[in-house]
Amino acid sequence: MTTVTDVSKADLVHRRLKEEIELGELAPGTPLSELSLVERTGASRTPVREALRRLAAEGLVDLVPRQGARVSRVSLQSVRDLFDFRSLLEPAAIRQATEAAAADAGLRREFTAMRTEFARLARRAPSQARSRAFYELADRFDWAIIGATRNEHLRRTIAELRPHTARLRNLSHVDPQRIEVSVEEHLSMCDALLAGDADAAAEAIAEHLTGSLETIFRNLARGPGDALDVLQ
Amino acid sequence: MTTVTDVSKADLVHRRLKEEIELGELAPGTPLSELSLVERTGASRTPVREALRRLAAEGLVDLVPRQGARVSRVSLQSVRDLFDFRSLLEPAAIRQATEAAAADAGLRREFTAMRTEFARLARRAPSQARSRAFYELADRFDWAIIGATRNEHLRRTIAELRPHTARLRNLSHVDPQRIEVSVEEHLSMCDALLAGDADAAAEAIAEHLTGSLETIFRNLARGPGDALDVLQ
DNA sequence: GTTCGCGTCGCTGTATACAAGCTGTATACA
DNA sequence: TGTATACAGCTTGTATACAGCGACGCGAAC
Repeated sequence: MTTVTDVSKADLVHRRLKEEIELGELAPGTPLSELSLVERTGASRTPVREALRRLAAEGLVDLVPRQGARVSRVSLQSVRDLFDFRSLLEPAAIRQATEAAAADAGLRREFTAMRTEFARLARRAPSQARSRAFYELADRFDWAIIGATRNEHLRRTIAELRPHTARLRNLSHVDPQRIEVSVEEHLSMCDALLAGDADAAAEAIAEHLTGSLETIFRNLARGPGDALDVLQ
Repeated sequence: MTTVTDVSKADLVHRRLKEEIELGELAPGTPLSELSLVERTGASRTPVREALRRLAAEGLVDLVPRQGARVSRVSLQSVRDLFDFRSLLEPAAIRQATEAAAADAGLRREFTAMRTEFARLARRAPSQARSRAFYELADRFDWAIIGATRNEHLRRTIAELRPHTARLRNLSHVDPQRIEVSVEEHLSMCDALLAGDADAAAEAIAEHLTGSLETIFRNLARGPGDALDVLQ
């Protein structure tokens, strides 16, 4: 979605707010008045306004006419909806990526390299640094899938869902155990994709999504007064 | 998507342009400079700008930074992408609608009424008026499905695709023969949905989409210099 | 005749002033 | 004490002025 040609102030403000929401620095429900953002960003109201409208279109901000904007809230239902929807889209996307890889040696090399990194990660001892490395790698994997998705609509829609997923990860504390499993799941995805087996790849990503959702739900249920007490 | 509470000028301009693009009154590629729209709509640049940005987010307008906006072009690939994507989403949506109808007598009544109208339509002789009546009814059917779709993301995404589909219909002249088949397909969808058979409903809508795509492609290939000579 | 450079014009990007609506509080009255 | 109403302060919605980039055309040089 966000191309490299971000230059206008509206783009800058948009990107900055998107990042802050994604990282959980701006908690769900935080009011975002245009004037306060003018102060914080140094831009004038026009680009701030445009950035807010864009975020609203992406579902990261709730906009109430003549009343103001707030960082969008996260409900159990919204989490379920998000993962159900991803479970519909992402198997189709990885299918397309599998076919694309079968016909493109460069793409195969890219996925092979990532597979190697996942395997190396699997052998490292759990640590903060390793977790961060995993997330960074998993992100690159996701973007590679998105990039290899032929269908324009599918590609854009999945890309638009990513900030929501990332936010959930940053709002809920993912337990280290889940990472072990997730690494394995990514290895399965790589293997299936590189083997040209679209069905297996789709199956693997579906499992991965199911597992992720379960973990998130477990962690939401846990910690009372945690980051996600903002649930409705 | 477009709620009834459209009141701001930005909403008005947005809705008006969306309609004109949908109806094909604004042909693909038509330049839309902000100033010309200020003249045409009577609003000032700010709401016009906002409307253009929204249309760009919906894919109805192509926006080139520091250069201007044009009504988005339609390519064979974009048509294929649109229908492939719909074929992924809409079977899932009608599945949800089928389940919703099974649990909601009011919804069942609504679909039963539409089924009756489709059946009546099937018995009428072909005419312009009948075609218009069919499209109007098919639209209502689509919206009923969208309304009965539980998943928020799925619902919004499908709704956002509708203007694209409608535009295709209005840019290419659909032959009357296709309508005969399409009425039957809608009857199948109604039947499956009312019978609570989600698989059959999904199958029926998939067939409907395949048939629609084929017709559009046939008609695009035909008429040289027709509405869709704007293809890239 | 062709190509390169420069200037003008029009457009978008931005800032800001003004208008209008909503919320919440304080006060007056029953 | 409870309720209703008016007002104050904030918010967003809109208009418009200004700045700066880009496209296009004209002219000059090769």
